[in-house]
Amino acid sequence: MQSHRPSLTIGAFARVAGVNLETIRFYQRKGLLPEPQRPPGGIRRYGQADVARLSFVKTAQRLGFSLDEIAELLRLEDGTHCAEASRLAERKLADVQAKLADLARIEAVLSQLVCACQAGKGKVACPLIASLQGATEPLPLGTSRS
Amino acid sequence: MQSHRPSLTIGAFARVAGVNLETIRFYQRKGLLPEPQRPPGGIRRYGQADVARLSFVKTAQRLGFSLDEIAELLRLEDGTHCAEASRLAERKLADVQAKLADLARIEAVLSQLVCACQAGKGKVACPLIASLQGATEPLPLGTSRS
DNA sequence: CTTGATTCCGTACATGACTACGGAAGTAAC
DNA sequence: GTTACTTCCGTAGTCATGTACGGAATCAAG
Ligand SMILES: [Zn+2]
Ligand SMILES: [Zn+2]
Ligand SMILES: [Zn+2]
Ligand SMILES: [Zn+2]
Repeated sequence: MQSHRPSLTIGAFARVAGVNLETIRFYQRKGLLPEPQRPPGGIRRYGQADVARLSFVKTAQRLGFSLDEIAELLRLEDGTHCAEASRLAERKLADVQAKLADLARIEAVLSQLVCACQAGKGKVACPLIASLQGATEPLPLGTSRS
Repeated sequence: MQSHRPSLTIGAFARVAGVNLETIRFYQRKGLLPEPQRPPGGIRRYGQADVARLSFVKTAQRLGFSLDEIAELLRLEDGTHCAEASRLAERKLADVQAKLADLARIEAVLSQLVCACQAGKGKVACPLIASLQGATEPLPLGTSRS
């Protein structure tokens, strides 16, 4: 199933994945990436699975998950706790949906601001700034911490 | 125009604005809030304008602007740099839209996983886990850097 | 082999956004 | 005017997320 067995050094791994080498070691310490066994006195090798896992981490991170949350997601991988895995995934799904809603609202506000700003070419003041200023109880955004 | 002139102590200001008192002093150091003059040997007072400005900061922050970017926005406050303000907001809007797209895709993936997990009650392995594990090029997400 | 790049490992530094601490001095209640 | 709460001010600590550094060990070329 695995197209090629572990063959990358840590440096090559980092280049392939497009991250700093130290980031990989940092993620290993955090438990986000496994430290492959090394032939005693030798050098560790990384493979396709590691690249995929790191890519998952970076993807989830861009979506606003913290490293701790990503670790939690990755702990589903042990496969022995279907019920727990399901609960976790459902919770994450709810998170994601909340974030989606927040972002949608933010998007609406921002694009409105951009429009107002561009529309107001002749006016004295910038409507974008004005909108942000006039907002005392301003933007009906959710409370989810990203 | 100002309903009440500077009358809040820094503590009251913090309570009214719903932030930690130290946050106000921190923002003052960062130049996000002005330090009002104080009657020599006396105590500074804050008013409606300060509350509004702080609310601007917090609002912009929730829209995804960094404190430095917010400082930049505040520097455009004179309203004579509409184009620059617009550029900033447009960049944020693009960020947000990229995140939205990514989140929508991960939402699909996650809910699919939850479904598979719940459907597979009788099976040996958890399909949710299997999906995560089998994902070599797992989630076709964008490349937006937040 | 010698040379030069990599890896390994631990520790230290960096950044963004706060938050807390300590001690002097102002203010308010009694 | 004593007591208790704030303010003021500087400095320092926290947390998340990395990055960098220094020195030993290992690997790959010539
Ligand atoms: Zn369990
Ligand atoms: Zn404008
Ligand atoms: Zn300008
Ligand atoms: Zn399952």
